[in-house]
Amino acid sequence: MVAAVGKVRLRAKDAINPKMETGEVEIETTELRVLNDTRLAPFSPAEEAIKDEEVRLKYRYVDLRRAEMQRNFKLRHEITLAIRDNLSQQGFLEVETPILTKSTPEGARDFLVPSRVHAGEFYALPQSPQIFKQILMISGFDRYFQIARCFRDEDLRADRQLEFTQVDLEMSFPRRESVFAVVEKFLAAGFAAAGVSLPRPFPRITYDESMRQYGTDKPDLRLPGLTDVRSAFMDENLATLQIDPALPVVAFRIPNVGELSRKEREDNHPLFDQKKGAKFIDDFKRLAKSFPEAAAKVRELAGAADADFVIVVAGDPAHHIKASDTKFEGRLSEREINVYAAAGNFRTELAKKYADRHGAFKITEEIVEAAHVRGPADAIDGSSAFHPIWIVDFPMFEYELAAAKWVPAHHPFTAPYEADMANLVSDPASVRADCYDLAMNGLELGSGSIRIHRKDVQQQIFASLGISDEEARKRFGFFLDALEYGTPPHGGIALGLDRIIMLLAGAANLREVIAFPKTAKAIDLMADAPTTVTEQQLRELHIRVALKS
RNA sequence: GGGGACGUAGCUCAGUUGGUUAGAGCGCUGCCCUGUCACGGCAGAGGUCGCGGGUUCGAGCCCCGUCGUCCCCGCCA
Repeated sequence: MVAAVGKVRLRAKDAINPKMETGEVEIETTELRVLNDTRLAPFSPAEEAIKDEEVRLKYRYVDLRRAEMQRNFKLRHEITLAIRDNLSQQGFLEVETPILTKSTPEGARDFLVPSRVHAGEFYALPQSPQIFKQILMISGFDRYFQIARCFRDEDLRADRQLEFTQVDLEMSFPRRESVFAVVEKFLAAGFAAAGVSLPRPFPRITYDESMRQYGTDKPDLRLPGLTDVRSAFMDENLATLQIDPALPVVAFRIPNVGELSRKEREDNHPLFDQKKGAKFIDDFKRLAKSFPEAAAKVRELAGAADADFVIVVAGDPAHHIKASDTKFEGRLSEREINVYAAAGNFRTELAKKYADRHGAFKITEEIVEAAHVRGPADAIDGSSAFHPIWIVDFPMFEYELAAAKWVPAHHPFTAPYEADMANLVSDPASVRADCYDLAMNGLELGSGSIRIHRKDVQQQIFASLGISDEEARKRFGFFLDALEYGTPPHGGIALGLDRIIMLLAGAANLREVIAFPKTAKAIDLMADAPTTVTEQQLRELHIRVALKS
């Protein structure tokens, strides 16, 4: 690393380089100073794509110098700034909540921190600031938000890290609509900062519809969804094909894939989740040979063009699964959901694999590319590239067959629909939760709800979830107490900030927008964490390690 | 816990049905050139083909195991 000391001057006309930002000037150097020695990096920061994730993460300080990473973090900064500013303008106050706290019931595993002062006791890192933000409502901060770090000790994915950042907010006296309006505004502001305009209002879909149409509660609307093709088959057809006639029969198509060879199709088979009790037909030629009418009808119902790859997914009667067979009036059974989910998952996996052929994702890439030189003033229309959608009307409970009991589908502070309250005990299956998810392009961007604000209701929910008074007292006593001191109706939401950035950076992985991320095995390759600690440290913390042999 | 993909030079990759001394581009080192700026020219170094075992006359290639990275299911909103 050297410093050049001298006079900056214009270059000679024939020496001007229009390709360089500084191509018109040069330094007439009188002195060169060596500021620091440097080793040769394992790869050049000028490299466009380094595929070896191991080497990238180990030498993250070099990786972050790459133009793409510099761009991603500048983008992250701009978006975060815009969101913060927008929420502030909407009357929200940013309040920090503790990192060392008590376990909050988001359903994930907690990261625990041993207390030195209190032997045998632990703090938990927040999975979300859930209880604290609800208490802030009780404290009269009508509109709270926080760019909050959250921690969940679960296995990682492309869109999941152990620690991540949420745009967390809560408001008093809201209706679902007012939460939606707030979110749509700040999200649009964030997108605008990235040079993309987001059309509002966002469309909505019920949970059931989302499962039926996409086989997931985070649908990617850039590709055609699932089509119910049960009517294409006669009962005898299904019997021959060994398909469960009582379960959904759906088809989906991946546009423009063309005909696949037997080998190509077989290579796709591991992408299908066998364990869900569903099966698929991907050999359409063979289907058409045996059941020409049904096959034609399937393609017609699915709206398939000749070059579209069509796959039928249906229930497998022979497959022994643990799912509940119980069908509750008016809602999808677990087995039905499993068939939809198997289809939905296959759909997204194949969509990823054949992205080059259907081209539906390319539109997003192109908009992202075009947008990153723009700003709020000249934002590019993002309506063809980004598809936000609200998912509403989730069931309040799910039936757990093994334990033969109803378990919450969400955290236990989610309010049931006012109209369904009466059925809490008598008919749990029918109770809908007043909660909502926001999905975009196959990613869950966030999740929120109108909360329970009355102590008696909260206790009733705990009771219906099988949480004893004693346990509720121990875990949430302070919160139950707080509820008694004039709690306004309140509700809110939290959106994954990293995921928003990831979408706008055109990245396929959260690691591209988090400076120092962990690997899929939860390791920090640069810092080499986690590691063992000294005996002395353990002793102070009253901890003894007992490894399984 | 399960399924799948990948692992060849510092980086990106090629390597045929198993067959001499494992290649390319970029990078690196030395020299030359000095209005070059993704310079150019000449010469050169650099590989336990992730690791261990097996099959074979012979393994980068086949088989088994193992480690690592990535993607997915489970788990997690």
